[in-house]
Amino acid sequence: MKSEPDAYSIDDLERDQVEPWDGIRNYQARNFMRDDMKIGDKIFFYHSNANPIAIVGTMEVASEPYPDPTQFDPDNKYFDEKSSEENPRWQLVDVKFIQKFENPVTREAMKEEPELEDMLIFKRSRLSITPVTEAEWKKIHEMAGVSVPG
DNA sequence: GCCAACGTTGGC
DNA sequence: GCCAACGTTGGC
Repeated sequence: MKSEPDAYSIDDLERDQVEPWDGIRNYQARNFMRDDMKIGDKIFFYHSNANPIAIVGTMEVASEPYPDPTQFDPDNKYFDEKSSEENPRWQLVDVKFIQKFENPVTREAMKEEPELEDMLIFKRSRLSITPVTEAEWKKIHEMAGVSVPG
């Protein structure tokens, strides 16, 4: 899952521990949260529009999907006038901090690994949530120099 | 239902 | 800051 660190970083999540992943306004990304995520599923935290651009740690799904409250708040930048409490358009999950990598795995380094060349993050440039395979999960932990949790 | 115009994301 | 990619909107 991508986030711009200026908006919300891995350090923010370490401080908050659990956070609703709000503001997703792309149907495909929403569908991943709504349909494919289960409590306990593991997630990479990716810093986009950052220096360096990198996977900076991990987190896990900490709730069932539920309506993103920001869509109902007219003062919120993510307000959606076409959505309603009766028929909410946007769903999210809570995420829970697992760890921050001491050595973030940069996009640059990931691009150099043939094992990672099929990652959707390289193929779907503007999608902020993309699935990751078990092999990619392990490889990136290896590159970060940490053991795979669990 | 097509598609041009427009807006946003995000790497570079 | 530029701009490619691409999702969304709205006129027809």
